[in-house]
Amino acid sequence: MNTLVRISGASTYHIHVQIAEGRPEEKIQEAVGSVVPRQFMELGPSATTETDDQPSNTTSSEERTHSGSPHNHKNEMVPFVHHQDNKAKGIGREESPESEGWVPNKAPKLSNGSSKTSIDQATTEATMRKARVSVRARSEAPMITDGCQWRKYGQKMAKGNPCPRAYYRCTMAVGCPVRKQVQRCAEDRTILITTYEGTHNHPLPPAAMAMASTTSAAASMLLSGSMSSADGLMNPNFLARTILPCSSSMATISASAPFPTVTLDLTQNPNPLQFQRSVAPSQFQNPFQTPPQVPHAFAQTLYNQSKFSGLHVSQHLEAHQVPPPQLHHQQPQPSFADTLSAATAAITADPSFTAALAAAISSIMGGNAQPNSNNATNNTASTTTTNTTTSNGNKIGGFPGN
DNA sequence: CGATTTTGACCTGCGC
DNA sequence: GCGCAGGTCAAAATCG
Repeated sequence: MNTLVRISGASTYHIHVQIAEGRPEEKIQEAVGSVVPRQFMELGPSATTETDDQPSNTTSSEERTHSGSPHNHKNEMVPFVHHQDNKAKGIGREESPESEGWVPNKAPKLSNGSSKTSIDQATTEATMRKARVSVRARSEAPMITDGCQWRKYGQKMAKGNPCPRAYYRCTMAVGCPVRKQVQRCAEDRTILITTYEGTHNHPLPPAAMAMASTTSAAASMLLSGSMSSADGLMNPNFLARTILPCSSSMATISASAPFPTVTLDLTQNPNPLQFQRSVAPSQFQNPFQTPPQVPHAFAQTLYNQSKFSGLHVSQHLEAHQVPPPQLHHQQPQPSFADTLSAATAAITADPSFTAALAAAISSIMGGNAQPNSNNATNNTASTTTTNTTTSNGNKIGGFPGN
């Protein structure tokens, strides 16, 4: 039973969000970012803080992966996720077990022997434990540029899919727990599915922040929703709509259980009209004033990415390109960079979006959302904060990338 | 020389 | 209990 919510697309693209329970892979194609209860690393904060902390591009090779802010040529997407559990394997690699260290994610059994208390927590966490955010986009490039640096640590053939699945770890920071899986859709190999898991424990470049914000918001939403759904308290569709009134097909939330997943499907053609229609609902007005922007921004970002990555976005994104949100001041000339920034800014800066999301969910759920909220909220909050900063600043422009 | 990618093996979780 | 599949590790190879 996965509940699916679909939000349709706004102007440019459609997002598919789905939450699934159980193994993500099977049910979902890929989920992406997960949000964890814990609060620690929200990407937001970190990201926010500094604007740029870009990684020093140190990595050379990763460039490819690294969407690098500076260049933004590629696609940018940044997810964030909290990771949580650690697998057992003994990996203790790097550092501190707890914090940031990258942790393996398989959700092991929660209880590994922990105390009862922990169990309790575990339970809670477990629930949300593996929220993931997946982004589906058409791209010929092997990977979407999301503003972060990634290191490939494995590749495996997934069952049912002739295309191998690649596993990447964020290398922008030593202990960053964020991981992502990249795989092409078996049905349509032009579609690249990127699943993010975990939350960055370090500042992110604007470009990355955008993605992170988006994903985190989605994840937050997802988690909240998923729990509710699980409880039967809420209707996923409702949630989806609420969240992204404008898009009916853009986002799919599947809350199945252990690993709720939010899938942003950018592979579909944007439908402005639809968007317009959807947008409006007065009910959602407040919170979602921005949604439209978000989608747009996102779409653009992807679009850009596509261009750079060689992916062909569905058609007319360009045509639709909408000016960046008001939040973001754009420069007179919408260059790619600008566009990108705008997109980034829009997303990132859209506190309203995330906040709205959170608020909406909360209200909808009647507070149920709260539970996770810590995480979610935090994330959201963080995001928001970040966004705020960013957005206000509109400074995103300052972002080197431009 | 250092960092990253590749690839096979290993471990864990889940279903039968 | 067994087998399957997913995910991760780590050694070797490759690249800048």
